[in-house]
Amino acid sequence: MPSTSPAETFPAHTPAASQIFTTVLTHGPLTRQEAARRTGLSPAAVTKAVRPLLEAGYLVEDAGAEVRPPVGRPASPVRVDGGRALFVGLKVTGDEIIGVLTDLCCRIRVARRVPLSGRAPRQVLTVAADLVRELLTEAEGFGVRVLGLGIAVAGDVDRAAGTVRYSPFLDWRDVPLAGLAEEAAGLPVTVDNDVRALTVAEQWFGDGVGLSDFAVVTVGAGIGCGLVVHGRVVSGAHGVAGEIGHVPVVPDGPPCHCGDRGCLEAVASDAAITARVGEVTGVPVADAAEALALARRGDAGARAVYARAGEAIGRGIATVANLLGPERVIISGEGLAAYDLFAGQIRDAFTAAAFGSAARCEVRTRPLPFEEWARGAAATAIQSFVGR
Amino acid sequence: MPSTSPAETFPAHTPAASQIFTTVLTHGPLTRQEAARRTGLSPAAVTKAVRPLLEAGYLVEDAGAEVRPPVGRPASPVRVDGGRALFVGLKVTGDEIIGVLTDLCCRIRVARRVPLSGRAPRQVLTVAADLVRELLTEAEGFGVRVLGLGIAVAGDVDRAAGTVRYSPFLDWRDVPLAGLAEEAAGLPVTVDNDVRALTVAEQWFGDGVGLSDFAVVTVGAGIGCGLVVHGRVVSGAHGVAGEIGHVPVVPDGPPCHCGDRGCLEAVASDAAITARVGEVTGVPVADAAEALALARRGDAGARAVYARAGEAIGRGIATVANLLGPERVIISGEGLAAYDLFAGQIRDAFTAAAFGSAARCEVRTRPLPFEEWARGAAATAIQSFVGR
DNA sequence: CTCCTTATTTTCCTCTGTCAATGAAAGCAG
DNA sequence: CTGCTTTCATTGACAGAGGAAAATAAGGAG
Repeated sequence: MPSTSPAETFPAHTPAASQIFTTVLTHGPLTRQEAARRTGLSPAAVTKAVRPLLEAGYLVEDAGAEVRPPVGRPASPVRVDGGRALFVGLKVTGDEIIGVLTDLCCRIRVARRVPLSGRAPRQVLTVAADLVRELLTEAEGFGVRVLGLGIAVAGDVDRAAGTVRYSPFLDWRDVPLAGLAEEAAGLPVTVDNDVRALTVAEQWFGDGVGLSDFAVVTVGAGIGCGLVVHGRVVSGAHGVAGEIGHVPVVPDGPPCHCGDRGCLEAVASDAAITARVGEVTGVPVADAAEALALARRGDAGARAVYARAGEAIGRGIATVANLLGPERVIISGEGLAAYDLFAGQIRDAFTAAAFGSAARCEVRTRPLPFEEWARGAAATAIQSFVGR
Repeated sequence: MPSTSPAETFPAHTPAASQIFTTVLTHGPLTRQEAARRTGLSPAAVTKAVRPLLEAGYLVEDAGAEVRPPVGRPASPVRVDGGRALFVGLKVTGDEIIGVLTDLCCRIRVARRVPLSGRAPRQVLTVAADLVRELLTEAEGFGVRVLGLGIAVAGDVDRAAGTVRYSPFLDWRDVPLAGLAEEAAGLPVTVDNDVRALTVAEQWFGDGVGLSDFAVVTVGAGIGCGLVVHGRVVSGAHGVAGEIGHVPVVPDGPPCHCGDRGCLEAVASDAAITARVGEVTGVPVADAAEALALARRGDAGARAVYARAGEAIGRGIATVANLLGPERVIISGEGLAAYDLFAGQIRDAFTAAAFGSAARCEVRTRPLPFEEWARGAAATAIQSFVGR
């Protein structure tokens, strides 16, 4: 049911206003003074930029968080009113779509998963449209409009153009997804690569807040990497970056589908671990969960496989840290279910392979439930909405 | 002889003016129209910004390059007058200082090398001051003032603070080099890491012009890497980035001083190649030149060593390309003397290991004589002068 | 109640860059 | 040669952004 009312626009028409809003959004309640300091603008400029945002309801004075300096007038901080607007985020995988309804602060309000029957763009769009409709119905219960839709897809995605240039999992080529979805959903649509979307969510609402250089490494079916350099998510000259899966990490390791040997993905992806656990223990294991269970039961062979995977991940991360000198690396993904089996090795391998200052990089883990991917998509929609 | 006259300042007081000047500097003669298009400003803004730069002599109307559209008024392009100002660049190595005198377009006018007797900051400064004095004397012959001094040092350098935080080759820690040199030379000083300085030179005056994402890989005594992402040179959160030397590239390769095995530097650095050639051929080789000579004479063992080094470089570059998706990688350094022995392997290994879109990255070689490092230092001085 | 301190707002004010109009310098048609 | 067209460059008026400083607000301490 495409809404026909004109899209609501965001009343921040200068870069400074966007910047101030973003600062308040990502750094919680902030006094105008503090916001001025952080953005490098004058307090006067903040007052002026904040007013229309207050009037439109995107910002609210936060009496609760009032700060009292030891002496002088108390400050009255402002914060973003998360409930002012809703956004929908979708993550499309090869066999299902995960959808979330979030508020303006990217907090998940509703989450849904629906299976995919086929991967053709048309089929996917039909399922996606149904899911969006369902979430829009849920949104009515909150009495607030949904102002944007974000879609995250693995592969080569051109966010600016709104097209999926190539997605191996879906077997798509040059699908103008944003246009199609806009048509179907009646919402402004932002399409981005899934890892990049997750990185955006971390940058604005997660462990990357306030950092100008960090990396997100996802461990799961594949190994992915999102990079933030100079405060901006890296897309590469051709729209693709963060291919960490084929960094060589294990000398003469197992062959990888890319033709090389010992790639990170050939050692630490779910499939690689599962296969290797089966091989080493002689026990047939069907999936990552079974492999994990075996290791948890104390099987030495299985544990060794995880240890090797951890070491590989640590070395892969060290390569990123050596090249880019990030302030932090955030490890996440479904593969983190096995984190207790990894952790030591990741840390040790990282420390051993990180060179000089790169070792100062903090390695942090963040268990990300699968909905987080969809939340990332919502984050890109929020980004588009506030004009960044 | 520190000059006591006040430092000349650059008459571009708005960001737009700096941007326009930089565009003209890096993209050769440009009509105002064209400059407006490239910077996204209006032609009127260009006219206004250009005027004071013309008056001060930094820009000149370039009648020679006049462009005649098929119809309409001919355009009158402007270009930077390289001869308007001079800069000095120094590259400090463990045993000598290379110095160049360049013009505003970073063309080398004079080059000098002087040996270092000791590595203590005081000793280095004395030699450097003499060298700068010598170059300043040369500069008098051109009748133009020297407006800045750039110094490039290997290691961990904080450009903003002007300090060398740690330099292994010189065994320096926290040396406030910019301040000291400013005192000694009476010039504004910019201090930067050597590879970064080289990257700056490529970005403004070399093969990186116009690219927002590229990498410079230097092959020689060590393997270095400078990165440009989003149009800015990457420094990392802690001031260090581009450590490509310890990317693992050869499974179970030779041990590296970092404790790992098969690092790029343990396979492809001058020292590694020299040692390995001696080992393989049984012929005692003292340095890279001898090893190279042996290979050039057709010694199969020596050639294989180079081939392996080339393969390692190719894989290292592929790792960078996979992670960052640059538009181009520029390979350079003294090691390039052996380029004919490498080239095929570099290209093949890169193509094999570059994944998907990363393979679209162009790999280009650029023989850089040693003075280029010093020129890089001059480029950083020019950057500081024009306010970037 | 007055003074002191800090936060915020208001009131100019500067200054950048755009817009639209105009000038300049061709080529071309008659 | 004159006027017309086209494109580049410049000019002058102007809008709007953001800064500085003064005014105002809202405490606490004496």
